[in-house]
Amino acid sequence: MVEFKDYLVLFRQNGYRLTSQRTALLQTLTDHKGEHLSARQITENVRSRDQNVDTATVYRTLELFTKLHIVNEIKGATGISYQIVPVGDKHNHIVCEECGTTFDYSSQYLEGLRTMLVQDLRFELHLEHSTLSGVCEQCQTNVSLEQYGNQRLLSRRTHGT
Amino acid sequence: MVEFKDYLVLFRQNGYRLTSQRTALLQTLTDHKGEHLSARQITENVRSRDQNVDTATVYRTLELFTKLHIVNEIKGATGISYQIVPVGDKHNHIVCEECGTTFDYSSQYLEGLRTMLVQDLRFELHLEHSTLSGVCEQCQTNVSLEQYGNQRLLSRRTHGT
DNA sequence: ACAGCTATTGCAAATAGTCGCAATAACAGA
DNA sequence: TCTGTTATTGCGACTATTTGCAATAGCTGT
Repeated sequence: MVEFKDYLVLFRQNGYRLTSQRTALLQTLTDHKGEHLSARQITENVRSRDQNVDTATVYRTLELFTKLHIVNEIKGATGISYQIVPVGDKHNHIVCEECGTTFDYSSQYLEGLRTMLVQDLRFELHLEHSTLSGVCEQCQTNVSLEQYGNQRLLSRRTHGT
Repeated sequence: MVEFKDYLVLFRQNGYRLTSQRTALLQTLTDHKGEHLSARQITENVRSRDQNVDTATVYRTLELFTKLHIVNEIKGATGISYQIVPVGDKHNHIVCEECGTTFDYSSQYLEGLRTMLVQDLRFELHLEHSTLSGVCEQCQTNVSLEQYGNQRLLSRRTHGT
């Protein structure tokens, strides 16, 4: 279990300061562990704890937390969302281009890719912080019929099948 | 070599129309093959061909092209940029979290991951359209000294080493 | 506990990106 | 070529995100 104390240490080590705003944000994120929160939702929740926290602060803090790998920035069909990096069992996100659903998968799938990139390109992958995309099983059937398209554009494609 | 004719066919097949705006955008993108253009740069360039093209149209078109896999949306340190999908030798992007430099690597590195995801999760990966992130060789040395940080935050970390 | 240094914040203004809708213009069919 | 259908556009308004800067407040050292 990660404690706030741990974050304090993490911040201090790097010359960052633990402010009330950052604490409120950390609190909000841990309270919604596993959920995907939008910047707006986060702002609202943070404000319920600490009145006038500015949106600029929220964005800047979210950016910092992302850099420090405290949160994951997830790009789904509804836009960008955030969630606190889960401790223990690591999982990654993959979003379906068709239906927009976000799926999780175990980090172990990435070991091979990670190893190759380090060996050949000396590039240290941080894939847990990227959201991959593709087409889920459910949608593959539709795609084979329709070839292209997605939720939003679907309604415009009234002919062509 | 991909011709505009090919795009015309692609559009028609799916009920989309080839408008002058889309043509201008396609032209802009092909003229800057291999480069990473921001939405602003694209808008400016498109306008030099076709006067008042609205930003909304540019964004909508870019979104459509991304869905159709005509362009790649690349998330780098400077923000989101676009480039036309290269024909032939496929390559993917990986951006260094530290220095923001974008690197290319061959698609063949992804075959393993792709195969596993299809087998186990029935998920069809479209990794060419995602930008991965990590730390490049150059920056790994610095990171080992500094632990965390990036370009933008660097200046603020005056002590703590 | 106090003082100094400077990271961080809030504010205000700027920029970026999105959305609804009426007008326009591709395209298919006659 | 002309006509009808409807995908697409531009516009205006709106929401989201970013940025510069002066004021504030953590943290370190005394």
